[in-house]
Amino acid sequence: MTQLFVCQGRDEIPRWRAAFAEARLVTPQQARAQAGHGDSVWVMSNIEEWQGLVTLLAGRGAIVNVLSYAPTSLQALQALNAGARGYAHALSPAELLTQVDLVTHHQGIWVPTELMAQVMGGAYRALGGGAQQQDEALSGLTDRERAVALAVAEGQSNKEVARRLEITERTVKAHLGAIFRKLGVRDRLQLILRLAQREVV
Amino acid sequence: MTQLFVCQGRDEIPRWRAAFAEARLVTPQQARAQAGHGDSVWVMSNIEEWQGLVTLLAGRGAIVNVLSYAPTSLQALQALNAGARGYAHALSPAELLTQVDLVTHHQGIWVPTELMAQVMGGAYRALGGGAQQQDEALSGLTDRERAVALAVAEGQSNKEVARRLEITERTVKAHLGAIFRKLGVRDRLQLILRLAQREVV
DNA sequence: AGCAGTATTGTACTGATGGGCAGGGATGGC
DNA sequence: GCCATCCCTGCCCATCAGTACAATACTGCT
Repeated sequence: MTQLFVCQGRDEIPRWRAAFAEARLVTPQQARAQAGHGDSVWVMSNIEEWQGLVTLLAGRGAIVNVLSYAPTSLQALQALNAGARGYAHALSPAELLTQVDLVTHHQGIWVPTELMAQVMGGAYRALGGGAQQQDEALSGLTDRERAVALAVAEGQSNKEVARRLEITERTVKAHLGAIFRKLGVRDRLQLILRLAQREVV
Repeated sequence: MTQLFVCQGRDEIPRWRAAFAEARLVTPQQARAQAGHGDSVWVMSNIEEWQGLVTLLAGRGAIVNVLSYAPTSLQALQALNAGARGYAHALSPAELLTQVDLVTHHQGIWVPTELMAQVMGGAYRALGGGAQQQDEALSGLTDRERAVALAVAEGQSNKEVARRLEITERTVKAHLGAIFRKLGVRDRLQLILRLAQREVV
């Protein structure tokens, strides 16, 4: 059972070899050429176009796992969506890697337990209660804050929101500050990503 | 390792015993009383309040799998969302059940492969992914511009994108400028909305 | 009357963002 | 060789975004 670790350059991780004695570090190009059906391929998420590589190798029948230095639920979903069967931290101990390998070779999915809730929560809202999701996110806001949040979610600048609501730019910022605090996001980018999972009415 | 099969009345399935010799058929009440940390519990989805039972037992540390006579992606998500680690057809062959047990006892998730695509596809789109629609919007971009666009679409700042691609912030800006011009958007907010398939214009 | 919450606006500051101007290096077609 | 394109980078500047530290006013509730 070949174990291929696909990384960009020199992030050789000793515990990879501790987990799999026969592990080989390869470049994305080498992975494309060598990986085949049944092989275990570990793809670092910091290489370019990793999702395309995952899809290619998974389609070829390889068992693909994605390793990340900064695991997030979104990236976990991107990995699974691309065809990966496992997603873990790049610095996971050797025992964990062998466990991931065992699970994914038996038709299982492996995602860190701390990400599972978010991943499945998002998935559940997508197929089940997607509609009431936006209410959930916006329910804690006042009428005015909600109006600002919706305008910002359409990509409007503070100045444009101010014109639309006929208030000053300073007031828009005040509302936005309250929105960020209540929703626990740090800026309008994150706000948009949060609200982007709902359908605009 | 105790194997408990929670079912309503008399749907005793022979292959359950074929998979686990020490399997015991129990009622929901018995399961509540007996199941503990590390036990494998198989819950039929045709019993009442099965989701509540799954959550209770999972919270207690049991490995809970849900069995259904009519598996659907929505029910799979309900099961996982309730805390189950596996979801399979009630009439699965014995070898499959042992495989599910193996996977779920190693922190893995087990869902039938034919449901995985729907489950993960829905979740991914819900969180702002949408791979193939993105390709359409990104087709006119160069490789480097596409990498920048995707990173920005995840909410990363110029500084973060620069670190990820190992280039300077100025170069990121240069790529972004080209992206904005090609896609006809004015800033990164509009870009995010464009890549999330929203009706921005 | 006093308090809590909301809405509004001001000044001022820091950091992020977008872009103009000006290059250098690599690649590939003609 | 020339030119186009892409990739990378520097300096500089105008603007935007977010926030700290304020103030004023209205509302509902006790």
